[in-house]
Amino acid sequence: MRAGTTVEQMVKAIADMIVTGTMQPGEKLDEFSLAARFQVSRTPVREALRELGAMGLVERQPNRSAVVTNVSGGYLSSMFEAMAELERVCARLAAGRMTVAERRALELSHHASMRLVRDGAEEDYAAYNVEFHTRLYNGAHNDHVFELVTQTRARLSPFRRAQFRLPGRLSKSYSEHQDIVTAILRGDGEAAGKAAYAHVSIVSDASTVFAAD
Amino acid sequence: MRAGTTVEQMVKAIADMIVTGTMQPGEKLDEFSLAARFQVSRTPVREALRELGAMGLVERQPNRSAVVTNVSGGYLSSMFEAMAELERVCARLAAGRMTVAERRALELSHHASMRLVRDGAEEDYAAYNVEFHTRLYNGAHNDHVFELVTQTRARLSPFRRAQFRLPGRLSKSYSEHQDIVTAILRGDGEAAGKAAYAHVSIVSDASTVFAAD
DNA sequence: GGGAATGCATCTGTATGCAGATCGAGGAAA
DNA sequence: TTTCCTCGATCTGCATACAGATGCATTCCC
Repeated sequence: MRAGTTVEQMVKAIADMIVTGTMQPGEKLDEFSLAARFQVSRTPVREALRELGAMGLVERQPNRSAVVTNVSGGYLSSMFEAMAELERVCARLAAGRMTVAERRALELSHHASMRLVRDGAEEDYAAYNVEFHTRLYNGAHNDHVFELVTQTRARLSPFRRAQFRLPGRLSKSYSEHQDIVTAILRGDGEAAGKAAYAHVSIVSDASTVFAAD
Repeated sequence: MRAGTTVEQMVKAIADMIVTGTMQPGEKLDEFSLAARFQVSRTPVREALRELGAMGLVERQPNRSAVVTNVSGGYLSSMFEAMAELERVCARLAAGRMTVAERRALELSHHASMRLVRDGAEEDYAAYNVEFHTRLYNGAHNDHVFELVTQTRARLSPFRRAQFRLPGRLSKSYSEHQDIVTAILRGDGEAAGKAAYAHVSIVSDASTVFAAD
């Protein structure tokens, strides 16, 4: 077994190219080319493609090349809505379950992000934003919900890259985070859920601009 | 290509054996035996197993046989909780979105199920129950939520087989369905969601009896 | 007798070859 | 010129072959 790359590594690598936009929706994934690129035979490439298909990142049809998933407008909005609902669930659960340490870390990290907003550091804020939401997902203390929300987020990622380029988006996002944090700190699950839902829904509206099918 | 079975057919067949309990959690899935059983070579079997792994129905480790997923007690309860939350979302959305025809069909089919309860027809009621919940999932008119809830349900199915054997479970389930239907018919999303959550949570409690890890 | 080492049977992971399907270019007919 | 057909290049789906990993039972040493 002198494989250049394992199936798991290929899955990661290809998934990464898709979610980072290196590969565009609709792009074909030719088994032979991928095999050459990763220095393996077609067999492991096929297995990787099948797994990516199950993850929803590529679409497969019999005797056709796999293509990077290009979800329809309708399905895309259903994913955004689902994302908002999942965030609501996470925030609500988190408000009742986060440990003292988790709450403190959420608060501190949120406060620190104010500086990024003031400096207009979009890249850094985007990274922080991922961290903020991940804190919520973890704070819910429900592994399966975490899996569902992570999976949905991964599939949405190709469609929300330009999000924070919108004017005023940073400070708006910050104040929405503020609402969520406040509700969580006082243990108000319903309010936290509502704020989280609103936060993600707004992102959704903005994103539809980029989501022409 | 004189394959006896396609990969897709194998995925379905094996998934079916898992969710119907023909294969128990923990059971090994030997590639060679499966290849012999389905009259194909190991290559398509491997692809099927990888897809089942991505679906969460089997677990795979390097150089080990795939085994039917046997989730830990903690993860199992997180799945039941997630299921309840998803049902809540579906019911809430369905209350506001179901078409007139869908509402009528839900009501009629629910009423008809009373007969199954009276006769103690457990098998038939279980089938009806799947139908009832599927109506909710569809009624939410959100394809991605449908996908998430279906996937979670599939992964839970090996752990809820004996559910309706519990004494008095049928009539209790019926009256809980009644609550959901009533709320949906009058368009009360919050009440429908609450009732659906309660319904599934109760199932969860009952099921933990069978879910020793 | 108990525990560690070893060899064999078995299984997984990947490469390669072949059959069938698909797609597109080029030519023939209208 | 347009449309349809054909043929070949290309690609997918699967079978087979082989190398490496694993597990178990036997054996050896203490």
